[in-house]
Amino acid sequence: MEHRGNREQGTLISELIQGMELAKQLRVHLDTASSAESMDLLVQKILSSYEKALLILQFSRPMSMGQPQQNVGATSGVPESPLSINGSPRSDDLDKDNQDTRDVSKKRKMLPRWTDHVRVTSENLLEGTHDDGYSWRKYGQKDILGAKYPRSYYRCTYRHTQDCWATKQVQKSDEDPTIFEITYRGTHTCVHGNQPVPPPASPEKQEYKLTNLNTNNNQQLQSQAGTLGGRREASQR
DNA sequence: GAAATTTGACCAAG
DNA sequence: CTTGGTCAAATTTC
Repeated sequence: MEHRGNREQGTLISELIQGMELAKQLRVHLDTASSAESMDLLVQKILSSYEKALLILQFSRPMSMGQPQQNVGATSGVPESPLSINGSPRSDDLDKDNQDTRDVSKKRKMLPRWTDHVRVTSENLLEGTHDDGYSWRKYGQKDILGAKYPRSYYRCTYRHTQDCWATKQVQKSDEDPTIFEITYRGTHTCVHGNQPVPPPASPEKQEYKLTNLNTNNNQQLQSQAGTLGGRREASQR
């Protein structure tokens, strides 16, 4: 019964250790006079690690949970961050060399690392609060055991074009169809002038975005009513 | 006609 | 053997 608990525990420990290491690095950065950007990035990674750890704790709960998202561990008020992804969802690999080098022997591979995990409510989707700034192409959908709704798999549209191997998974929450769980995997490398830096962006982009969102809303609603809430993006023709 | 989604099948890891 | 992830062909939409 606790088989899977073992494995998840390993992952959990790894995540916690990683968080600690990152925190150490951050301290060094604090001592030194580093740029605020790198420190911010570190903070983001740390938060991501702990968030994931908490999620694992939540998930590996036997069946005594009446409500997810309740008081998980005895941790202090760790921001579970129900929604809203302040900051940038983008997580570039640090200067550290990533040992993510996958082999080229087997056909299929990997069980890589998760880059980020966020929850998005339908409100966010409708509002357009959630926007990676990237274009995703759906390449699969699978029913997950224990989950009521299937999980959708997306990959960057520019995988072949710009070698962007970033992928993301979107799944509807079991009991809360209004919440979408989005898991990012891999690293973004696309550069087609659509970087996640909207604030002081040119007015052109804003206009484009608004129009796109409007069109998207309609289609998204249709998609949701039809089958699962899929995502539709990209508009290049 | 091109690009993206859909759906089923295949493959790998636990 | 089961579950999860990706590919590939068919289909759809603009």
